[in-house]
Amino acid sequence: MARPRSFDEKQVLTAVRDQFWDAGYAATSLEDLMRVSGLGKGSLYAAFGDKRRLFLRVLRGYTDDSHGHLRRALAETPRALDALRALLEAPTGATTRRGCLMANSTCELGNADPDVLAHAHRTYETSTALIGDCVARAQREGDLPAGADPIETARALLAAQQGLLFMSRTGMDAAALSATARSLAAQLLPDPAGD
Amino acid sequence: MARPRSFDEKQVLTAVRDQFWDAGYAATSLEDLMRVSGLGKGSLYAAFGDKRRLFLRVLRGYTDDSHGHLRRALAETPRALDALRALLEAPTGATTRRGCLMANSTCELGNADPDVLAHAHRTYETSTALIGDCVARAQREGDLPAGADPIETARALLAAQQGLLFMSRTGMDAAALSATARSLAAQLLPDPAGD
DNA sequence: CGCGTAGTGGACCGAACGGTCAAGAATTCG
DNA sequence: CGAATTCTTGACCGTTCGGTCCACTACGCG
Repeated sequence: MARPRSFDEKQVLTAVRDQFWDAGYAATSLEDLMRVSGLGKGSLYAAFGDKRRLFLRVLRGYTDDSHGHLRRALAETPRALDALRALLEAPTGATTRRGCLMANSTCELGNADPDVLAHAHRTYETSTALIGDCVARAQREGDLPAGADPIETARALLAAQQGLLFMSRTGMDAAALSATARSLAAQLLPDPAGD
Repeated sequence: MARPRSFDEKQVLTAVRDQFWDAGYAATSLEDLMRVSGLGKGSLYAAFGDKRRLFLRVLRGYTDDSHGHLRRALAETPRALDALRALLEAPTGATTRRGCLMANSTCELGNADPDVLAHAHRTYETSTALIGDCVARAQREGDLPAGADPIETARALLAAQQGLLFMSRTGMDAAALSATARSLAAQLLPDPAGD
């Protein structure tokens, strides 16, 4: 052993993530990263590699966390239907002003960076699968019509959620956004016929 | 009068727009703009001002064009319902890989540039109004239930469209995307009860 | 045919960029 | 305590950034 690190890796990654989240990849300079992390250039490079590697690491951590939260929310909510409704109402929260780091990154870099695009593809496939499981559970619980394909429903829900997330970024009125979320939930999560 | 311009302004704006569209604002350098426009720095600055002013001009031109196309499509389609369906299927086209310039710009700059955010807000308000008119026409034509608020329906359709647009950027399978678009259309544009 | 004027293109600028590196500091172990 | 080793710091590098400027060019007009 020798001199130990003077920083907490998780704290640094969180600070760096927030910086990328607020400003995007290109608009974040190494100086920004030094400022928010409190580290010098050398330390940053020694610990995480160059800017792009650091960004990809942050992105992977972000999607892992997100899927963890999603998995837990979908599994722990007593009635699956409520979890699906909450999914659509998530973008109406106040936290949404800066959007979702993965969605922002897909928009900014998906065209130019195949790694980011591939990661985005995998991420949303996983989300679809998780939501699909929850749809199937809601069907078993009698809260959704049994006929529909759970994956197809999940895709529609995910698209609607991402659309709401985007609309919230346009500065759309919070009340209107909330109403639209409820309206979409009502139409995409209909009562089963024989209820 | 004196020496006339040696370039066509529209052509230059189109080339510049495509560059911003492909790469985003921050990732487009003045050298890129010179290359795609064929102009020198001096000419570019004399004709359009600095990079940001040029970008804002391109963005305004883009949204004006988009709304022109939208207005025409919504008005000229014989049955309004078909125009609304087409709206949801637009993101399934092959042109969509680079997304929508306005949406990309909102994601990239909405947090940091109040002018871009304000323009985004106005743009999507206008889109909502245009779609709302078309929804009202579809109701008059008996293709949609008369009860629903046209603006609320328009908001749901716009959100769904933007969500599909985003999903297409994640590299989602074209067939799945298309199926999701049809599924969303079926649920958000239901047959009127007494049909 | 020249004079005035607007347009052009590239040399040039300071600043900021991402990235490297060496010297020094802090720790463990012999 | 000293040697070995890792981490930290900031000076430094070449490049590229957005932006300015000016000598030159090409045209309309008298």
